[in-house]
Amino acid sequence: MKTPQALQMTSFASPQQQLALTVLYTASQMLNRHRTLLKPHGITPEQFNILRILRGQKSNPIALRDISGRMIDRNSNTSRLIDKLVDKHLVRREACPEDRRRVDILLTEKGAQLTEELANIMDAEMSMLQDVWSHTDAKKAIDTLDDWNETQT
Amino acid sequence: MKTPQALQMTSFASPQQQLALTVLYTASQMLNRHRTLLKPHGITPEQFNILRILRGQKSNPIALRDISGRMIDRNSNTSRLIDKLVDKHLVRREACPEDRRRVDILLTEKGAQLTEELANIMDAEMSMLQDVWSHTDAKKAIDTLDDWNETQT
DNA sequence: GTGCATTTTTTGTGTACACACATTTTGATT
DNA sequence: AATCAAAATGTGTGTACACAAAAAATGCAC
Repeated sequence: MKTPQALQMTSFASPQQQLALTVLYTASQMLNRHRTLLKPHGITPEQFNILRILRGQKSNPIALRDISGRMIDRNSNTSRLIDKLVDKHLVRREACPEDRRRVDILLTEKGAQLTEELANIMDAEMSMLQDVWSHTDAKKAIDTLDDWNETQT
Repeated sequence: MKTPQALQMTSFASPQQQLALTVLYTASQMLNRHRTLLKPHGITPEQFNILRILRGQKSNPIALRDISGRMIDRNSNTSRLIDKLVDKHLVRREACPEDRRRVDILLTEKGAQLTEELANIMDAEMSMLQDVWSHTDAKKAIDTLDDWNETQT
């Protein structure tokens, strides 16, 4: 079927409204998939999002407030999520030398290792998308969605 | 800026991977917006999703299992969400005459009224999208995303 | 009809996250 | 020095979700 049953009833809506619902639906499906993939490792997508950000830093320290800014869901309670990761010894906090109000967050050795492993799993999953999304279609869809993201604070 | 700060670090990824992250990001922003709009009325997006489905039924009774099937997130705990709505006297349960295992869910008068009001608010919000998403771009983006949704169970 | 598997819904239990408020610590401003 | 602002944390509450199990009703094989 072309349109998931969940969205059938909205066929009378404008394409814009349909797209909005499709985005919500697609993201929900993706998140469920990610949750399932990460679960055996005791990591939630929200937690992995932070690990992924730290991985991008390549062992450069990053302040907690900067992590918040880069998170997919900026309203998340970053401190709490970090707590969870500290409990698992995947990241550690460190006083920031320049501004002692801030706290730098760093991947531990164990954390770096796990993140690498999980990143491979997620990359494999994501690369599957190349079979269903063409290069140019993906780019166009990104542009479309970003146009709206720009209008948001 | 063209790309949100949250996704900056992923510029080395394939367009497909970028799109996946963009979808997750966009959906998160949308959901936050919806949550803010609905909050003054004491309704969560998850609860409104159910109200919206019931509204589409136009006072025809619908079984709980059918609601589950149409929800954006099918894994939701529908019974408990219904509980919340019953507590607020927005919906009521009714025994299904044909199959006494089933429970029909119906909007109350109060529920129908509130749903109409909320639907107007959400429609107004959604119609804003026409200013940023063109008709044809929206359609194309839907097709792209649906291509992947089809591959999911 | 009786027994048994299946469907549908509800409930118990535990986990994770969002949100709001207050508080602490440090830095900046005057 | 005093005050104000910023960053992070503590604490509590509400919500959503997963998993398991129970209860009730149905349908089917025999």
